[in-house]
Parts: sequence; C-alpha cells; structure tokens
Amino acid sequence: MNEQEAATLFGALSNDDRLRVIRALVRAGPAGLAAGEIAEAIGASPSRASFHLSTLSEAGFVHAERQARSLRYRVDFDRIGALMRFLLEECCAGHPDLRSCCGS
Amino acid sequence: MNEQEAATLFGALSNDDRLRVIRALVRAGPAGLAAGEIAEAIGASPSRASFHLSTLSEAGFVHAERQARSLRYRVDFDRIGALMRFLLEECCAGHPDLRSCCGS
DNA sequence: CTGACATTTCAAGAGGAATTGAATTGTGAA
DNA sequence: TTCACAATTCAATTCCTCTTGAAATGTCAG
Repeated sequence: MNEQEAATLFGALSNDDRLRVIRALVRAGPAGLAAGEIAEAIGASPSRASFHLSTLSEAGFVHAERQARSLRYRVDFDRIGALMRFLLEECCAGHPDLRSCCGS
Repeated sequence: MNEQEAATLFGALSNDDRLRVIRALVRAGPAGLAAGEIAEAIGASPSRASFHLSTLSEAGFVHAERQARSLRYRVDFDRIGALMRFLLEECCAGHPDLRSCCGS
C-alpha cells in the first residue's frame, strides 16, 4: 500500500452514502445484504446505490456474490484494517499518540 | 462525528499530496515544518502546497502557527485518531475483526 | 419462450476539486 | 521607508465525481 493507493481508498470512504452502506453491511453481519436492501437502507435509488457499491467494490471494501436474482454484498474487514494500518503505522510511523485510537 | 463530517474528513485524506504532507509532518515531530519546507518535501509548488495545507487545516488534521516570516505546521494526532475511532467504533460497531488494526 | 424482477450500465448535465501562474498579503532586515 | 522573502489568494482552466432516468443485462418462474 502506497500513498497513491491509500488516497484512492480514502476517496472511497469520502462519501456519506458509502459510509452508510458500510455501516448497514456491518450491522447485517456475515449474512450480508442484497443490493436492493442496501439501496433501501440508505435511501437511495437502485442506480445510485449501485454506483456507490461499485466504488466500494473497486476499493475492495465490499465483495458481491450472486444469490438467485440478487447480488449479496458483504463488508471486507481486512481491507478496512489494512487502510487503517497504513495511516497509523506506515504513514504515521506508529506514533504513540495514535496508539489509543482503538480504545485498547 | 456523523457520516457527513466523517466523509468530509476522509475526503481530506483522499489525495496523495496530502498524505505525503501528513507523513512529512509526522516525521518532523513536535518541531513541525514551515510551509515552504513542506512544499519542497512533497515536490509541489508553494501555491499547490498551500492549497492542500488549507484543506488539511480545515479538516483539523494540521494546525499552523506563525514563526517569523514562516508558517509552521504541525499534525494533530487527536483529530486523526477521532476519525479512526469513528470508522472503527461508531461506524463499524467495534467489530472484533477490526480490533487488530493497530497491531496491538 | 415469455414475462417479471434485480441490478447494473450508460449518457448527459451539474457541481466540486485540483493545477497553474500571477497578484496580493504579511513579516522582518537594512 | 524600501526591499526581499514566505506564504496565501485569486482567476481560469481542466478534470473528476455525483446524480438522474432510461436502456441493457442477467436470472428465474410459469
């Protein structure tokens, strides 16, 4: 992960619709949510939800799996963790002041 | 911190110039860096560096203090930590899979 | 095969973000 | 005061992102 890639990933998080998508998917847990359910959950049209889902998918924050007529999305925690690690460790050089960010 | 604000803050991180600025400021430590030094460090014109610094400053990730003819910038770790906490705790509901992100 | 449903893709337009170089502001030295 | 320096601000341009609604794709039931 370099600055270029990290910037793209942060860009995928820089939208409140997309943050709501992630939140909804976290709430849904391992079962995930169908695209239509996500659209309804965040109050967006199917087309708009699909646009944001493809951004999140390209970033690797979510993955889709076809299930009958639906596409079921799940969140990828590892990918989110990798971005956090970049900012906290690589970028911020493991600065002690940031160690407390995880509430540990 | 809500999704709207968090999205804005992630937007401030969604640029490789600005990530390099943060990295440079972290390396500089408490002493901080003058705007001109930052511009040189990231290989940008003074005007371009200033543009990105103002974005980071509005987001609260950096703060400036005048020192003679220079403006000295420092990174705000608390602000970065607050955003991380939002994603990890608020948005991601403290999901166990993300607990490992700080390498603790 | 036909029809209905779930979702994505596409084209067009609106709005915001980034880059450039010139002009401006603020600060200090002589 | 005058000059030089440090940095920001501005205007113009370009580029990218987002939104919308219509059209296309893929999937299944009858």
